[in-house]
Amino acid sequence: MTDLDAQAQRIREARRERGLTQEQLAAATGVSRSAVAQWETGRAGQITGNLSRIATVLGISVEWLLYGANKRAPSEAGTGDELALLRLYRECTPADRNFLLTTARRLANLPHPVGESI
Amino acid sequence: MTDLDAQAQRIREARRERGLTQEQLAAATGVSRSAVAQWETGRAGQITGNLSRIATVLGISVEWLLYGANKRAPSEAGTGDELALLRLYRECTPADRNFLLTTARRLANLPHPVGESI
DNA sequence: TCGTAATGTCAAAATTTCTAACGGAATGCA
DNA sequence: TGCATTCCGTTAGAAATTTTGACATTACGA
Repeated sequence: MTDLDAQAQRIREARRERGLTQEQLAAATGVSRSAVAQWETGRAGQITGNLSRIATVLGISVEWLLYGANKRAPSEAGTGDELALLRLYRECTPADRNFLLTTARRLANLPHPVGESI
Repeated sequence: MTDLDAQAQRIREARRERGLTQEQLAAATGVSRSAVAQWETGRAGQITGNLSRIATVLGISVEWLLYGANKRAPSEAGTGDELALLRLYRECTPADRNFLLTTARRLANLPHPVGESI
């Protein structure tokens, strides 16, 4: 609820910072002005299909558009599998983390990971 | 067009990397399995309203979900040990990477990692 | 007061996604 | 071989969301 309002606020602020009117933003994103008005008043749920265009036109990231400063989503490193690894790592206990690091170290240093015999 | 396919691919890959079935991902995001199937076959335009949930459940950023590696910006992982893990991971062979991910997945999913007797 | 610009709001229309059901392919087992 | 199970792709219709277009409001300068 308040989340939507916050999202709406970010759109409005970004637009104003660029000195655009709702009409201009609407033209730039290819929708009607009233659509923009509803984005900014939180009446349009997720603004769905326009997220990308809005972010591009306003020069902000989709991430910021959605979440603002409180990074709810862990946007960190490169590829999807790396994110997955990090995420899993964080879910582990300290002991398990050490185990993972040790394992990674061993694998990275052994060009021929024969055994894998866990 | 190809963009949608790529997006669909990223969802599918992220799901598989986590060892989830379409059914499980569907349950986690609160939609039907066929909805997930359509996401992964590019039949559902922008997946709009679920972007956030999908990204959260899969542990990837919305940015990555939308654009993939192309428009990647920052790449800093939080703590030092996380960076270390990432660096080591990148040095590993694909096979060893899978092994690490699998291990991490197993550890993260075990509430009581007693033995470590692996 | 008038005219204009910018914006909020609403019902209906348009678009998109979701669900449910069906079918196919692969696997395991008796 | 036959049967059950799991996983996944596809489709039509239902459901949900957004967009449009029209109208109302506020602020401001001539």
